Amino acid sequence: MGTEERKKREKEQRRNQIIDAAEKIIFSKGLEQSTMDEIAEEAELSKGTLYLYFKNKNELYLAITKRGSTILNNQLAKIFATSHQHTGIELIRMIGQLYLDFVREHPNYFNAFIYYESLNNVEELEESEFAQTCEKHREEALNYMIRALQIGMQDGTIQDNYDPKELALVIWASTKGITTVTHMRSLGHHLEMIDEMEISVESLFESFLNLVGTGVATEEAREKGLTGSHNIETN
Amino acid sequence: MGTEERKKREKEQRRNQIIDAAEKIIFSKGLEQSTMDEIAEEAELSKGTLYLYFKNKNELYLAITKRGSTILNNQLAKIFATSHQHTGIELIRMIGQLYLDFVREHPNYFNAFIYYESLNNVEELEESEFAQTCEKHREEALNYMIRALQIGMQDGTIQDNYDPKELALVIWASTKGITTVTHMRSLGHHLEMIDEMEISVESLFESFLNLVGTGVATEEAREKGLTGSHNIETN
DNA sequence: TCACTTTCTGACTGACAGTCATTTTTAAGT
DNA sequence: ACTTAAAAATGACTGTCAGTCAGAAAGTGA
Repeated sequence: MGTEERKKREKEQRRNQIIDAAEKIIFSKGLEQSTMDEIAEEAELSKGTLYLYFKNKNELYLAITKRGSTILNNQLAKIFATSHQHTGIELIRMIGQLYLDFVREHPNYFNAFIYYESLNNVEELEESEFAQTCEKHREEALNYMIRALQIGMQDGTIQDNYDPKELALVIWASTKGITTVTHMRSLGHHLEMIDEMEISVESLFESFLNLVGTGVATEEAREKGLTGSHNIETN
Repeated sequence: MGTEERKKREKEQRRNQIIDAAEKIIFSKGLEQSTMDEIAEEAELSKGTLYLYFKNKNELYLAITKRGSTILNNQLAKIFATSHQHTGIELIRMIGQLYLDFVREHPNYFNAFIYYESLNNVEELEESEFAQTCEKHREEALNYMIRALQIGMQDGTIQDNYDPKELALVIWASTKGITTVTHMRSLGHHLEMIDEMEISVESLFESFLNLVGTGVATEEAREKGLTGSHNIETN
């Protein structure tokens, strides 16, 4: 009989029901301000039950983080499903744009990412299946970046005198830096100086893509204007 | 009589004594694992006294963060004290190198920076004099970056078709992204995949500087090899 | 209906951030 | 030296909350 299977499915549903509740509470008032009692109430369960499904509060938040990273990676996969239609340098641009769109559409998940990265209790992370998945996704994302660069080196839109792995890491890290600034800004979080500068996120990111574009693009790709819509004239 | 002044000085000393103790405890076991009682004991004071000098635990950690950001900005200032000896593109490189050196020498302060950026309780931050100073330092750092770019646009080593403010923000954010990855890696924190790639921090950062260098440098500066020691040959 | 397992409950515990009435120390006047 | 008022420091106490666990409830299968 399929009882076993049904039970597994139900267990998974409960888990999701708890994560749903946790998101509602934590996204509205922040991790520190949210109590397990509140989350339990929102989930229409008792606090004890939460601990049957998640080892502790951090683990529950990691489950949320995993959700976010799954969304992001699915979108990355979509880009690469049509990778044959694009040049390498275009793919790099598209990945960058994806991160920007993600931080705008899912600021709360992005917050979770930042929190995740601030954790430095390595053992705890290694024990968590959610953290493991997040890590796997990160690796995957980096691999997509590497592939885009390799494609670009093949099609001649990206200089081939870089080590693609190394360059991927550099671009990925820079993209995250830019995305983080964008995010912090949208939070109203400090950095009001940026507002005073009257720089829009769009043009900021455009500059970044151009910078990366001209930095890695071949002369040829640069001349053809493939590196960005606001292409830089090489003098 | 100078009693007033002496008292002020003593008060400042107490404050520093507490921050010293807090650093010892928090740097060794992390913010969450550290209790105010422990810190009080280390400082040879009672817990209550800690609260006479710092509103709460977060505020105390912000004081530590401020220390770190002061160190960083002093070093930035040093670079600019001799700015007339360097071209704009060189200054950009030096700033990047400074961040890398900082994260290596002061990983604990850098941790504090990451934590600081993960806070999203804006009101609390605005009330804290320490957070205010950190914010001021950030603005200063960005201004140094802008100046470096302006110098480079003057001396012809940096393309002048970018908005220096915007570009500064982009490079600054990217630098922080790279630095953060470097830091996380040195923590043993996830990202073991980087180890597997056998990419050294040096070459990683070198790539970044080259990327930024070639992205913003003028053709002329690129040819003269001013953008980096491992200069990229333009085909 | 019974016996057994799985799931759930919520009162309880321990830990810790933050408070405050009280004590101790310091500074200045007489 | 004595008094007094202000400033600094104390640590026992409180409230909150993460996490536990003995027992209740629900589900399963014979």
